Amino acid sequence: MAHEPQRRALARYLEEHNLKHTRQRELILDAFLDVQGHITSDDLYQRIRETEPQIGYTTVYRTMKLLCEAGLAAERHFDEGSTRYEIAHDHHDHLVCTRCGTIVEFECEMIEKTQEEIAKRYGFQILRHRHELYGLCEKCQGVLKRPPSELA
Amino acid sequence: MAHEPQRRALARYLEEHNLKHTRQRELILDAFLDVQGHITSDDLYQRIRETEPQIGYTTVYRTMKLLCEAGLAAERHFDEGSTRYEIAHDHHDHLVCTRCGTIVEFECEMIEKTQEEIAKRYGFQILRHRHELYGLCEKCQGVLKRPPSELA
DNA sequence: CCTCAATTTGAAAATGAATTTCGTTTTCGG
DNA sequence: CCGAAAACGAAATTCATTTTCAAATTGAGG
Repeated sequence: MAHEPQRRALARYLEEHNLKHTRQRELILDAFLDVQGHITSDDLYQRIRETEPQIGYTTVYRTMKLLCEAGLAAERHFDEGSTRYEIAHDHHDHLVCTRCGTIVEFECEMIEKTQEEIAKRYGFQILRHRHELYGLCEKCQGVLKRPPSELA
Repeated sequence: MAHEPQRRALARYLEEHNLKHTRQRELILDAFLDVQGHITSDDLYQRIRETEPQIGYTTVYRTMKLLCEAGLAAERHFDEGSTRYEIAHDHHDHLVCTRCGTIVEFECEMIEKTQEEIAKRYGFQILRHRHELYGLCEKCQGVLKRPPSELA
C-alpha cells in the first residue's frame, strides 16, 4: 500500500495549488500506479469500483487530468481511440501490437536527432512529437502463422 | 473541372465493387481534390454545400471513407481531434504547426530504416506507423517573438 | 474542536465527431 | 422502361469525454 514518493509529490502539488487532499485522489493515484501504465480512464474506473463502488467515473477522469498536471501521469493517444495514461518518466516512443494491444516503449537518440534536422530544414521549431509503430508482436505473429483450424 | 485520372480511378473502383456512380460521389471527389488535402469531412461538407446545398454531410463522411478504400484519399489523425483526409500518395510523415495549423509533409529514409531495426530488436513486425512533429512553423515563431503589444 | 467559504464529488445532462437507421430516391442491367 | 440493389439524407444513436449543479467534504482560522 505504498507509492510514498508519488503520494508526497501529489500532496505537494495540491498544497502549492490550493487544492484539497481527498480520499478519492489518493485512491486513484494508488490504483493508477498499481496497474503500471497504459490504461484508459474507464479501465481504471472499472478496477477501482470493484473495491470502492461509490467512486464516480467523472472523478477518475478529472483526477487523471490532475495527475498529468502534477507530472505524475502522461496522456497518450494511440490509434485505437480512447486516451491512455502512463506513469510519467523519460521521453520515449511506442510499439503497439494491433492484435493483442501490447504496448512496448522504445527510445532512439538517432531518430530524435534526425527529427531536429528535418525540422530545421523546414524552419520548424519542434515542441513535441508522436512516433508510434503499429504491427504484430512476436507472439501474435506466431498465432497468425498457424493453420486456420487452430485459431479460436 | 477536371481530375480526369482520379475520376477514372473512382469509376473503375465502383464498377469492380458493384457500387453505383452517383453525382454526389463525383462532386465530393472533385471538391476534395480541389482543396489539396489535409481537410476534415466537415470542412469539405461546408465547402460543398455552398454550391450544392442539397448534399448531406452523412454522404460526405461516407464518401471520404469510400475514397480511402478506393486508394484516392488517406485518413490522418492529428492531435487536434477530427479526422483529416489527404490526397493519397507515397508514404510520408508530417510536421504540424500547433499555432496556425499548417501541415508540411516530410520523408526520411533513414528514420524508416531505423524503425525497422527497432522493431526487429523487440520482435515486432511493423504494419504501419505514425510519426508527427508538432511545433511552430517559421511564420508563427516570428509572430510569437514580437512584443506582447503587437499581438492581436 | 467549530465554522464556513472554497473546493470536490458524483449523477445526470451535454457535447462533438462519427456512425447507424430507415424511408425515399436514384442508378443501371436486362 | 422495370425493378432490384444501392445510395441518399435527415434524424437518431453511439461513444468518449466534459460540463453542470446540488450536495458533501476539506481545511484554515477562530
